[in-house]
Amino acid sequence: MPKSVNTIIERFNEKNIRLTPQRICVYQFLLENRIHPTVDTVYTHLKKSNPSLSKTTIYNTIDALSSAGLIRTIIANEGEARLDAYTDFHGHFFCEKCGLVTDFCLDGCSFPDQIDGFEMKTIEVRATGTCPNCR
Amino acid sequence: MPKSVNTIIERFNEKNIRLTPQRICVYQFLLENRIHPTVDTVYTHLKKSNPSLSKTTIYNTIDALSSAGLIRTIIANEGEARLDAYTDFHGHFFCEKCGLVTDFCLDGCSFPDQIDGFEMKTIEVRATGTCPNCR
DNA sequence: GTTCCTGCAAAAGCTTTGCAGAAGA
DNA sequence: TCTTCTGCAAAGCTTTTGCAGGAAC
Repeated sequence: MPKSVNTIIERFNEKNIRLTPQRICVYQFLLENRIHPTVDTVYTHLKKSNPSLSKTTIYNTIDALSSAGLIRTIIANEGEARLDAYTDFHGHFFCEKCGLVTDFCLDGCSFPDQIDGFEMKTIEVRATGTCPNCR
Repeated sequence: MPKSVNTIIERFNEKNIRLTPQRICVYQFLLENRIHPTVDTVYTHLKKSNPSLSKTTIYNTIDALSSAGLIRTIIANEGEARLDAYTDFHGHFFCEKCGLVTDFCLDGCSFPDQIDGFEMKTIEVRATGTCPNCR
């Protein structure tokens, strides 16, 4: 069994998430493909090796994993959800031409860590423009 | 004629946008109600004084005004578009409980103004959490 | 007069819901 | 065994599209 699957099982157990093959596949795909895929991309890829897989299951899995804090969803400008299994602090760059989503580093940047009266949970930095390939 | 409508007419002329009553209403509503309304909110409000108004026209107007740079759309976490007629640099705080969207100041904060290889056009800072009323 | 806009209806696309059978613990 | 998940079909919502009539310029 590949090491990564053991890691996944550990994390699911830590978070008290029920282990199912579908959830493992989805999470593994996100960990190994750091491309901020759409729901449909995940579905299309995993459907190949698991023809009975349903899109509803992808959505259910997203709910479970993001409630547990293992993944997060970012909304692309088209209003379509994109998935990210890396929850460390980084920015997202959206290419307006090809739709590519790329991480970028936010080390050395500063942000308000508090706004008076508000309880801040997450902060996200999004940039749009044109990626190197499209220029 | 109120001063604000003259300002709107000037801006439309500057941007070479055709003047229609519907567009003026939408833009005026956004300037006077800094609440980051959804498309439906704008539609419902303006429909009262203009019963024949269509949602398609709201969408067409959003296209025209945002292409001209007069407004911008921000995607709430639910995937619904919200409108902002203030294009100066500020952050957006989304309350997870009531859905309120509030501006917050980004003075004194620092961001990457360039990412190598990428042509950056816009940058947006989004925070989520709980607003004062919901705490 | 020409161009562009409005508004209706229908379609498209992503996501959610209800539910019966199946699988995890 | 009990709880929870999967997957199908259908519904829900926001947004887009096609088009005829109408308004802006």
